[in-house]
Amino acid sequence: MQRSTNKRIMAGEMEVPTNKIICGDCAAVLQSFPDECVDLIVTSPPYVECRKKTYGGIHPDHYVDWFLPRSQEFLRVLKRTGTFILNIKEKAINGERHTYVIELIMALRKQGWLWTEEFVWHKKNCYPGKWPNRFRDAWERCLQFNKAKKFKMFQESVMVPMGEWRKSRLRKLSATDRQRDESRVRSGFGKNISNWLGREMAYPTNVLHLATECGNKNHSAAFPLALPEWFIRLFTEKHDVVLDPFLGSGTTAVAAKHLERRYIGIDTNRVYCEMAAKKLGEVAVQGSFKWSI
Amino acid sequence: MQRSTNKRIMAGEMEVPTNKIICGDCAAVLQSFPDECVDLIVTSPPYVECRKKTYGGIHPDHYVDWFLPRSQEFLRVLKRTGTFILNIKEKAINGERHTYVIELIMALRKQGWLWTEEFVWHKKNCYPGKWPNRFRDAWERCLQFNKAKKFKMFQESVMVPMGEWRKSRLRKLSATDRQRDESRVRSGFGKNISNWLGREMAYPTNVLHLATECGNKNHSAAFPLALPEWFIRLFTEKHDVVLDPFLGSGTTAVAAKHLERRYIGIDTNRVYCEMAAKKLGEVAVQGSFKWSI
DNA sequence: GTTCCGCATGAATCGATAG
DNA sequence: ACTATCGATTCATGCGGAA
Repeated sequence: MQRSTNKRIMAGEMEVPTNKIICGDCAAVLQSFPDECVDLIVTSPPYVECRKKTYGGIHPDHYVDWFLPRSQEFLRVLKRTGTFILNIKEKAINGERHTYVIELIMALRKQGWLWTEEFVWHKKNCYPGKWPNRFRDAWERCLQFNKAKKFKMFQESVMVPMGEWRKSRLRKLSATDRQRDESRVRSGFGKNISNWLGREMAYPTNVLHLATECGNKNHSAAFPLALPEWFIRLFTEKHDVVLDPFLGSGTTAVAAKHLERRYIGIDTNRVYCEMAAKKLGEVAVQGSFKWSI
Repeated sequence: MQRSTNKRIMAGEMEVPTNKIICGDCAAVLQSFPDECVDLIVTSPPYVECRKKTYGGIHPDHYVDWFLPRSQEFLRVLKRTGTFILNIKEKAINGERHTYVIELIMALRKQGWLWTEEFVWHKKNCYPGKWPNRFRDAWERCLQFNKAKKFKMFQESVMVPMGEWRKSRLRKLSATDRQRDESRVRSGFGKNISNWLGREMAYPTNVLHLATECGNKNHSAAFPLALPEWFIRLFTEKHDVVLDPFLGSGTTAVAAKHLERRYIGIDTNRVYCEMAAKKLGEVAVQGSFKWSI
């Protein structure tokens, strides 16, 4: 079923291999991709110095130089109407916020991207700790970049009901919660319309309140499922192509599959690739694999 | 009473005239101030193009150049252990977020400031709105700058009630639990639970959830009283000097007075100065006034 | 079946200690 | 002096077992 979308060829669009996890450096892997074949890029790149063991850790002073060749490929493979969402947060180094993220914003604009928006992901359950000179860091940036001023956006797909639910349940936008709410809304319409007459749906803001998923038995996703899910709903339709060039444990691909989008996940780490592929019922392939396009 | 603090001369500190509203451009007014006489600067500068009628509106492309001479004076009058909080948010211009704010961060660092932290002020009560390409902007930056790595900070003064789970757990901490913990402590095993006994407050994060005050129709920059209040409690003690060089309707000064700090407010707009002075029971003075120091 | 409680676990940061 | 490693600090969350 899911595979069948793989065979679809859109009008005026080259075929792109989808629903694949590819092991390799996205800088190299993406070179075999055709131009403008991706509708949405959602990713959380390796952070500075973190995960030194798995990714080698990028030094903050070299972060922009490391990133730009890769974002150059993102720019090429993204459709004109596509969107690039970059989840990132600068670290506090030596008592000061490092500037590599805002330098990256400037550099990406110079590369040709439009810096369209900056969403705030408010991490309700951030890492604890107390220091003499700062509090816990409870937010991350979700930077939105586009190639053109006109991009695809489906604002209605992320609307939330107004009223009591907005205060409590809908603050958490997790997949199960959302599904439950939607079913309740629909059944509510059927059974008791009067409760819903006059009740409106509201558009969200550019602040997202999501808790990190930390207690999971398996490997923790630094990135809650609801985060890519929200952007995928906002910026794509069914069967659109969603790329995560720094896939990690595979959260973006899982969200895309769940929402019946096509996914492409790339990661340098074989263990993560295989973990993600397993989650998705796919087989991870080598980055050296050449697509017949 | 409040005036009497005006006469206080701290050890090793020149006298600074306080509890005054001064009408003039802070670039000029501050030149008559001694070095290192201010403990905290909290301000929300004129935004780009907004408030064109009252402030003349600064063009985004010239914003950094306009700001730097003023921040140079801020740097001079601020004490070594003082803090500068800059509430600002870049506008979306021509479908894109303008970069003058992040350029300003880079420029301020070059000027000698440390970019210590970036707080997010989440404006939570506003009605959701929608544009074709974006949602309502529900957050602003509160950039923290310092002169030195060691600065005054009173974290206990802004603690918040703990999460529901822990609160209920602590409330139900029974006598046996308490006894067990105490015996553990005495025997030298286990953690020091006494830190948690009787504690119902937790340290906050760098995300501030404050509602905007919508009733303030006279001044377009609706800066809720709670915002300067929070930073004043966090970074100053009683009788410390709080400066707002772009005072607007006077919210920072009101917050400082309320918390028994000394205030200095500066604004170019005479109407705002008089409005603020009236609120504070003071008389606005001309910027040309020379302090006898 | 609910509700409640115990517990492990985080894309963290700083300061001290060691090489 | 400068870098690398380690321990201490801290709290929202979800899971699993208990009441």
